[in-house]
Amino acid sequence: MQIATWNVNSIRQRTDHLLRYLDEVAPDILCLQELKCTDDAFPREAIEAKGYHAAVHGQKGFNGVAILSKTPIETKCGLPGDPGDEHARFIEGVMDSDIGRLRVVSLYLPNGNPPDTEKYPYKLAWMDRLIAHAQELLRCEEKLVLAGDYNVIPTPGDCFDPAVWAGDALFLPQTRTKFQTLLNLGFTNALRAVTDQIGLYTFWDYQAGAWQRNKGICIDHLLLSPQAADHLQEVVIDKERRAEEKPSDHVPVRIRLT
DNA sequence: ATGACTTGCGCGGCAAGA
Repeated sequence: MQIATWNVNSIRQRTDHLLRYLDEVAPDILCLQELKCTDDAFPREAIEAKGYHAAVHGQKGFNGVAILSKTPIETKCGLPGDPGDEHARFIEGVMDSDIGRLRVVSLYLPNGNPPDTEKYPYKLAWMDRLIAHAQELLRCEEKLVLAGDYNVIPTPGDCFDPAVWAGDALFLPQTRTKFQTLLNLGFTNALRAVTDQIGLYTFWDYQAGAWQRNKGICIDHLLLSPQAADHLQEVVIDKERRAEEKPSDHVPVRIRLT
């Protein structure tokens, strides 16, 4: 079975892209980020017509995450740890699959730029909450997948030029250390379990011909609990989606579990 | 080069993204 994650940068602008992807790749589960719409405006009918259930945590204008699944989803919205946080950046679902019951999270970690504003402490605090919640989830010893746009460049090999990103919230030492702390709880970064190749990217900026020059970064990740990692067969970055008309600036990342 | 796009909001240019 396949699980994919995709920051679509507005679900309403990308509905046709999404439906093509469901037709052509047909992942069993698809985690979406940056819906940029309320639950009411989510294109639920078109997605259900393709044979998917949809769990949606939307927000007007910004953020917004969802989980699509061929099997029914039991859903919880929101990352624990701060009742005052109203950003729609986290949704957690449980569903059946051909390898058994799964718990899947679709997350959109805060960008954090510029780092000298309140945005960066918010990012770090969000990461602390994610670490705390992930630690709780690991105790269940389930097949668990934390998928999404982490807004973290884990290593220098995950961007085209580390010097360009040196002072950026996506690459600052504190950011990378917290991401490593999350991994150290016992997660497997799916991509890094199958390859040590550098220069594999999931995002290319719209500006300055970043796609044409292959000036990308790898910030969309799937983290697997030990029970899920035992089933990992393959990781694919669906890079060709970046060459479509009016694409998202992110491409899907997809794992196969057998 | 304080740039370059794209989107939402809402109808005038910002804010946000990464």
